[in-house]
Amino acid sequence: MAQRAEASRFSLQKDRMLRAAALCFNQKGFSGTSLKDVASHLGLTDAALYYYVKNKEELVYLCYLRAAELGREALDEALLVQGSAFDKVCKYLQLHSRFMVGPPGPVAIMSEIPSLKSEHRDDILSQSREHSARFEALLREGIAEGSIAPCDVRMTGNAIMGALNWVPKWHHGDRAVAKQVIGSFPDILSRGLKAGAP
Amino acid sequence: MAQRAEASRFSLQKDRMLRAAALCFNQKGFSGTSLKDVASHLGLTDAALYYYVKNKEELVYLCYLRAAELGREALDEALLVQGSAFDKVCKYLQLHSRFMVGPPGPVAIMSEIPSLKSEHRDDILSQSREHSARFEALLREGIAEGSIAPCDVRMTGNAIMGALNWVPKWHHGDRAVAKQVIGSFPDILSRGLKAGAP
DNA sequence: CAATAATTTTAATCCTGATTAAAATAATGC
DNA sequence: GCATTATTTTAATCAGGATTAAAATTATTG
Repeated sequence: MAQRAEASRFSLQKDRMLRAAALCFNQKGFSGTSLKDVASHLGLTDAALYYYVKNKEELVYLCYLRAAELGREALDEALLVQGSAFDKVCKYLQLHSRFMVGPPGPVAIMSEIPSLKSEHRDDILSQSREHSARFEALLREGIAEGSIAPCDVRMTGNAIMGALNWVPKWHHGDRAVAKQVIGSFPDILSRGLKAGAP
Repeated sequence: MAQRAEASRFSLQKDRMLRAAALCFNQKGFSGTSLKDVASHLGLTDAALYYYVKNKEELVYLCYLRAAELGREALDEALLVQGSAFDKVCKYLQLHSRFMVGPPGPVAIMSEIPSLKSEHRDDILSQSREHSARFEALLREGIAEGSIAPCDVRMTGNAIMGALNWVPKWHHGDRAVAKQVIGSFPDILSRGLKAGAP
């Protein structure tokens, strides 16, 4: 809670390592990627990674921290938008989908929670819940002010997060597709929230 | 291609096994779940599973076949709905979200593609593409007839599939939540497609 | 019940991959 | 260039987990 938002303060090599790790984890999952996989992306030996990280689990954990940080920043920035809650949601969707498609793809694995050891899992889950809560609050605000159609905010949040988190499963770095995502997702996901005619 | 839609013709035990496997795979991923994990759900030894299946990979493959089958059936049934393409999409969303939340949760893992061996992967990807194509065609039809707002059908399909496929990541069997999902997802996801005011 | 088929277990084997310690190499400050 | 620190590699250990073959158990059938 104290030194949050500093997950990105790493050496260049460590940064590259986290990116490589995130890439692998996205593709093959936690257990599915070996340290050798990650290392080969960097032209290193698997053992070399232990210079930067205590063990494999810490690697995912750091990826998660980064992902959480990015999500937070996106929401922070979106909340600064002048306009309705609906407009803010749109901005958030735009920012979020942007960093889900990289490149250079930052961190986006959001499906390896069970791989974290309980301490780290609790941390990540708590950050995740906090983020969801903030997003849901924004939705509620929009509903109250009439810019967003009434809905189950919890489910809506889950649906939207799901669509976004799923992106790395099918997007594999193609620039053109990345543009499509950024261009379409905000519309697709938000249009469903907009009260009244488009 | 020939004996499709028969993936569900299995012995009771084999059926239970596939369900248990799907459950585990959803929670821990392919590499993350050991055959012992799956077996213990059935009160069996890991080695016993080899009576039903050639190897671990075949286990995921069968899960995928089942998932593909269910998706196909949902779309088939949705297409029978009398009404606009929009109405059909709604029906599909309802059916799809219903089987994503079980119980007894059938098969829903859609994130272990890389674990399949190339032959099986090609098969599943081809079925998946075929399914997407059918869904996108439905969207196009709706756009043409005016019941669905113009959009990038490919991206829209991906977004919707993502939201649905992500469900098992956060839904862990709670009945009440399952109802919420079924009650909300169709609305959330389709409202974004509906042309004109709600 | 006897015989055969179906199902499951025991007891190896074998390999992959995480992790560690010690040694080697590169980089940097002086 | 020398000493120290940073980085990476080699080589070894070690456990978990997939897979297999043979044996044991259970069910079915005539």
